[in-house]
Amino acid sequence: MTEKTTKRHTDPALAEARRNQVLTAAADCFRRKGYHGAGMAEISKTAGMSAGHIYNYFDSKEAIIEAIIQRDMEEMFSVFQQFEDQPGELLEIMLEGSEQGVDRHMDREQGALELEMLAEAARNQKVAFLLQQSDTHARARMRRLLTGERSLVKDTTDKELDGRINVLFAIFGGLTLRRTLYPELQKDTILLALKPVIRTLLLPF
Amino acid sequence: MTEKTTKRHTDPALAEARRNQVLTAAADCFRRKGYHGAGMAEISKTAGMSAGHIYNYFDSKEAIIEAIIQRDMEEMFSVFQQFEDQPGELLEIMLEGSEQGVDRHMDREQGALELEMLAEAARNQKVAFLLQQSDTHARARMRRLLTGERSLVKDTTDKELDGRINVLFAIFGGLTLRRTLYPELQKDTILLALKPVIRTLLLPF
Amino acid sequence: MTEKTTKRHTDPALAEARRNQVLTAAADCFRRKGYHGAGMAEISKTAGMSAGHIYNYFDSKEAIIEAIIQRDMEEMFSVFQQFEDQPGELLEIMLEGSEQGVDRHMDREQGALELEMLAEAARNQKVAFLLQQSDTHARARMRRLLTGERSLVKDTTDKELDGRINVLFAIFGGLTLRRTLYPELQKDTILLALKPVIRTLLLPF
Amino acid sequence: MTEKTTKRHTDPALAEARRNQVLTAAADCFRRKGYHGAGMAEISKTAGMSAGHIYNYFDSKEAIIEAIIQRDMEEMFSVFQQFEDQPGELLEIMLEGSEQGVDRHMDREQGALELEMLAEAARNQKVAFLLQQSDTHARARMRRLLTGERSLVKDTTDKELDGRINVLFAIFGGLTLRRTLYPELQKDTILLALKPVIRTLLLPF
DNA sequence: AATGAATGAGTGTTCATTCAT
DNA sequence: AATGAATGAACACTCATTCAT
Repeated sequence: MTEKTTKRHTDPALAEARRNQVLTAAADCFRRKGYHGAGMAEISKTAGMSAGHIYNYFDSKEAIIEAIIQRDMEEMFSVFQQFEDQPGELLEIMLEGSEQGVDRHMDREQGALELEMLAEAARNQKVAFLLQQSDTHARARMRRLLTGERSLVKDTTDKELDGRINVLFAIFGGLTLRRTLYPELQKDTILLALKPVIRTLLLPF
Repeated sequence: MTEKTTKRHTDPALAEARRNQVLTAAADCFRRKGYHGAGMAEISKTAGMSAGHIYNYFDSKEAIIEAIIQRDMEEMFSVFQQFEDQPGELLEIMLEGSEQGVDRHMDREQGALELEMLAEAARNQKVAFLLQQSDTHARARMRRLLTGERSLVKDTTDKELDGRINVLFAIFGGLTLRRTLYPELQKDTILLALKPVIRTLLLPF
Repeated sequence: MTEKTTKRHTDPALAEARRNQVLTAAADCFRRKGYHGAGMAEISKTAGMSAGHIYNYFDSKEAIIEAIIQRDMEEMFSVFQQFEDQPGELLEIMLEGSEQGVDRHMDREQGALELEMLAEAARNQKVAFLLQQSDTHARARMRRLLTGERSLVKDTTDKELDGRINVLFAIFGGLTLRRTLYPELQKDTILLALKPVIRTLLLPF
Repeated sequence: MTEKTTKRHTDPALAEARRNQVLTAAADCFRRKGYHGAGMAEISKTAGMSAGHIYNYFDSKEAIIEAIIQRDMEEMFSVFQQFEDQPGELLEIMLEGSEQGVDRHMDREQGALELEMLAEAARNQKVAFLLQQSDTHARARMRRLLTGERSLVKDTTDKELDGRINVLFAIFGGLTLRRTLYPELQKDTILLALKPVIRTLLLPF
């Protein structure tokens, strides 16, 4: 107990810190260069450790992107938690929340990484599975919101509900693409048309 | 039968045919393996010509994907042309057309290629520029439709119009992602919620 | 038909020549540095071609050593053929042949390579299988010689025959090791004791 | 006798125990995976100590195999001692001892390690020297047996004696190879032909 | 026009070894 | 004495690209 932490042999907190160090660095590199474009050399330099050492924390480059996905998944859950914790009518909450939703999906950096992962999913089964799993969770959470007390569409059929959720998700996912295809696009421009659409999706047709 | 040899010196029609042969083969390979996953060897085999020979038509692998984008751009224009050529109220036409729009964007194969190109745009300036150019054209065409005689929203502000167009484009782009994230999703499920949304976007708020 | 050979596209003779070029170079490197000690870089430099190009002829480094084994196997057969083609009593022929047999097995270079392959067999199933296959062939040929007309032990039991063959093979194999363990050992010193032993093995006990 | 500097606290008995711990573990790993195939990580795990700590006892991986050889050398001497201690005619003793000799040399595990060391000798001077030293000792011991009172060939020339010894050693060394090349080979099959050969080698020609 | 032999820079990964603790 | 975090040079292998024919 030299310092505040007992540094005696094999500190799991250090290991976790190093893992995150790698994940953050890798995410950064993947954003900039793409999964295939970013080499372990660059990742290791960004992470501030040798390439070889990374393999003490991850079995392969593939394992790194998989860990990134899982980390992102957990972040996503906290967003849903916000909606669930907030009181009031769901439509109002989501209209207000749409602003930060647009923010998040139009962030170039974040979007680039998500695109990379989606593209990788097309040729990497494990990545595809993880992303789908994440999406399934997200849809389940959203469904819970839409069938809850505070929802105005809680009585629609399952199928219609699924349609509403998927169109909603498509929009936000699609915003990620808009940023790439139309970088000058402003957030408030989107919101002008997005809010009426959200209203449509959260009210009976 | 002359067969393969009209041998003597450059036939520009043949050259164009060969170029297309390569583009079709490459698009196919990119779809299946991704831009980085597909090698020139595989592309050349699919195209039925030697790898070396491809370099007589394209300067690099990069030039191939650029050419694919340009070719796709032209295809896209024909879709808009359909809407312009069809008589009647725009809202009705687009509601009817939404079905094939969903079809097109939920086609896995086509989607995979588009994703590849978008991901590549994040790290390849030229690709980004071409895709943006293509998108700019598409938005211009759409704007023409929405400000035309037959439109019900022809009097909205430019900014609101831009919002409407971009949300609409975001949805269709987003459908491509849905297919990857939720492969079981059915077209009619989407249409259930998509049509009301399109109505919202094509009518005054 | 510009020269003596039609050099038009894809000459299988050239390919075969290149393959042998690689095999010879690799055998040389393996001898000097061992299978694991010799890198593809060194092999390629020895073979006079780029490392990458070697992979047009062999799937892997492992495939190279496998091909070397098979090539050696064929050489071995020709040795047996000599004995079969030669007229006279087998005992006399083999006593005379023992000299070149000692030569071959006491050649340091050749021995080093064989040792490498045997050591590799301990950890590489495929290599082990090929060597065993080769040995099985060799024993079969030897058995044919020993049960032939010209043999003086053609009436012994199968088991005893197997014993004789294996002790004989053990001796020659063992000579390879002697060279490593006792480099000053002279061929004629060995022959002094080897000939009586061969006589023992080729005559009824 | 400690080559390393006796540092603070050093218990030389413990150090020796640790050294042997490493040697036993390493020998085991080399047998199973080969010298190059066995990593320091695996050896350290088998030895029950950290990889880094091994370097307190051995300068390098190479030093480990060298120490193994020296340890084996000492074991070998005890075998010769058995022959020397046993009363009776040498021929009879060795015929009887041949059985356990075959046993020892046809033991796969032991053989694999010996092969590893021999193969390593081809590229590692120090290993070669140690093995040759060991072999020289062994030949000297054997020579003493063969020129002793109880021998039936005590009057042959030095050269012939050398030939007899080397052929004998070649056979037993060669048996190690037989096991790799012909795993189904049985001990008694070998003995059928081996005993007459030994008789030949221990009697005047 | 067309080939495919040939290149070489680059890849992810491994592993003996060092060193702060 | 003992650890294991950390390194860095090496490895087998891939692939877009060039070029003699």
